Amino acid sequence: MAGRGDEANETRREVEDRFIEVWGEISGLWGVNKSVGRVHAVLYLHSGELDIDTIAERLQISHGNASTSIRDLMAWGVVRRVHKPGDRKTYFEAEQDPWTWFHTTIRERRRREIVPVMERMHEAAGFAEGVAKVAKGGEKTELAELHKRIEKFADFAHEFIDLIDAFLAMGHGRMSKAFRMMAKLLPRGRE
Amino acid sequence: MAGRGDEANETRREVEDRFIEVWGEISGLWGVNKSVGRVHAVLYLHSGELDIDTIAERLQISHGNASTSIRDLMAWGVVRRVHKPGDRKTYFEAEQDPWTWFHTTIRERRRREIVPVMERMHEAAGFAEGVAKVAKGGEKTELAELHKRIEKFADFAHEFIDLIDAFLAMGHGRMSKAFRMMAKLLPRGRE
DNA sequence: CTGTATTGTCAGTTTAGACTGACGAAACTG
DNA sequence: CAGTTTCGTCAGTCTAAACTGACAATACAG
Repeated sequence: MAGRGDEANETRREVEDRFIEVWGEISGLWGVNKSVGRVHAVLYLHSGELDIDTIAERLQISHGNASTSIRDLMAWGVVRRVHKPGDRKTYFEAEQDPWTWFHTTIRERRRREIVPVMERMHEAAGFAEGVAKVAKGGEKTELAELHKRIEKFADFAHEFIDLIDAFLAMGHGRMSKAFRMMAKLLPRGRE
Repeated sequence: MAGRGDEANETRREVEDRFIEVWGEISGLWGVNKSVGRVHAVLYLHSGELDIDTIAERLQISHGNASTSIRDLMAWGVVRRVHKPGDRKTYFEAEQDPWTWFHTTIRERRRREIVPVMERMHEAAGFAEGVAKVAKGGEKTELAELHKRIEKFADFAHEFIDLIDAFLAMGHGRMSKAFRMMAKLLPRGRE
């Protein structure tokens, strides 16, 4: 009977592996380390049941790597520590609703990446404007043109961040409704 | 008077550098090589005026790197070759409207990255479903639960791709109007 | 409070991906 | 169509990021 159990575990493992691998790829596309993505995936599938060494063993990665990946995931706000009474180990729990997880990730990205880089973009535009203002003659025309191009991109960047904010301001219900509406509004633009 | 000219060129160079550097960072965040982003930036600022060696010299990178970066940008559909009559060199021209550029990039990403990975995600969900269907007893329950979690994520993925499609189906005018509407709809969710 | 199980950190190593530069192909000129 | 300039490619090198594993810190049981 042990044979039957092993076989079943192997099946389960293969099912999990496929999902974990795809999630790892998505993470890569999303600018997140593949290992971090895989740890997130395995936590999602076994939420609240896994400790660090089990994760490391499951994914064939080092204990240190698993620990660091979890630290990242907690910093992104998509994984939490869980303690079980009478058990010394720390278990980890992943957010179970993908939309909530997505929302959290976008909010965090906005804070730590998008806003800072947009500020620098606006600084660059401001500098270009200032320089153009004090220039004379042909210089002035040339620098004004340069400023115009930079400003155009900065405006786009501003609109982009507004879009992110609109996304964040909506709860999932309204959001997905709005998107579905938008999707139906026009024929698909598939290639 | 040569002194004055050099000084002016230096100013211009500094203005450009700030913009180019920020664009490089944005590219990094966006999952595109920084060098590719910098080449794109310098092309945007001097659209149609630059050949490969000038770009390489301007950014202090090798000729080969500049060439490869431009190939990438052309594959993304945001840069085109331009020939000038009576000139042996090939010049390159960047799309001047950031929204058009953004739209093109999203479409390309959808095609080459998002769709393939989503297909694999649905395959994984299908496999999980099949396996759960043939299992017996306790196995069945366990695998059904596993399938449910994978399916939940696959559904999210599907909604996500619908959102991308809605975005692509709209022209910039309607899109930016819709976003502005959405942005005004609710108070800002800034941190 | 002590001993032990567990998690966290980080210097050193490995790996994946970017960059260079030399070479061959292509394109234009005269 | 020969000569020359410019462009594209890719094997080898380099760099930045990921990963390991040994040690330090922590937290809990008894």
